Amino acid sequence: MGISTQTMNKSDIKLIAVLERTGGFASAQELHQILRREGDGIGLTTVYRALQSLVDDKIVDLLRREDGEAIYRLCGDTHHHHLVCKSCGDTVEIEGGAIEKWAKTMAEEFGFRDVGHTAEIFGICSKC
Amino acid sequence: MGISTQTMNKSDIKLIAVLERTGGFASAQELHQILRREGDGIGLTTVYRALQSLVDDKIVDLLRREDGEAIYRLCGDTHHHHLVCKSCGDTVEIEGGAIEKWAKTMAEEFGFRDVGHTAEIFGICSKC
DNA sequence: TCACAAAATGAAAATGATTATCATTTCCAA
DNA sequence: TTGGAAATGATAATCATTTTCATTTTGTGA
Ligand SMILES: [Zn+2]
Ligand SMILES: [Zn+2]
Ligand SMILES: [Zn+2]
Ligand SMILES: [Zn+2]
Repeated sequence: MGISTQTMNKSDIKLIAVLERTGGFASAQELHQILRREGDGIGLTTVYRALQSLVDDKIVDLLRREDGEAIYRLCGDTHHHHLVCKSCGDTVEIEGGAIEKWAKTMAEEFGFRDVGHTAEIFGICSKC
Repeated sequence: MGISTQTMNKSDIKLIAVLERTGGFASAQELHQILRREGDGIGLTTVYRALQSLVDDKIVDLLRREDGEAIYRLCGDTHHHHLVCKSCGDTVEIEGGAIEKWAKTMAEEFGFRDVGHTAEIFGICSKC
């Protein structure tokens, strides 16, 4: 099913589980703390390794906090963007139809090829 | 003229000058090396301080390399986005009319307030 | 010009995330 | 069962960035 269920090991699955439970974005350090708190003795190194492999397999999203720290989130397999609450971290996956068109148009206009893009919206959610 | 020409000191001006000369994005470490190579004995701490104040004053843009390292670029004072060449680093500032609208629409739809956004396009430029 | 406080500077140490090492343990197929 | 490959995690190493703090520069009023 998954892109590489073959290469998925116990740690990968643990990380997927904790990401499912927590929902939003979390850093490697935070995920490690959560697992530790729950009694899992997993090492920080392994957390980093698992996250890296999940990112490689496109099973989790990696983006950056404002201070540059990497944060991870389980994500669907279709291309999408995020609406993130700056206060509580709640995240909504949204479509970016307008963005896709914009990126393509701009790339063409300036003669760029092989283009990708990033687009995130952040603000304060209704609960906060 | 500028937002805070009053608070602009010698180091700020040096950094602006080197950013003008180099054109694209560069990290604090790179800018420091360039200045050193040119015979300027400026300290790394001062480079960081100057960049920080220039970012605060909206005189330079701060964004992140894929590995999270902060990179800086002199920029106009109007809100804009970037089209960056993954190969040579060349950057074009572009308007994001479509993005602005998209961000606003999505934020409203999900009840977010006080929203901002980021959007970058990256690819290979025509020269590369 | 002189004195002196505020601002600027930079060397060195501290911090904090991420990565590299490497010895040990767990898996698994032959 | 067994030998080697994969996985694990403690520890050390990296590396960008921030803090500290002592020194230097700058500006201003006497
Ligand atoms: Zn919220
Ligand atoms: Zn998109
Ligand atoms: Zn290029
Ligand atoms: Zn915009």
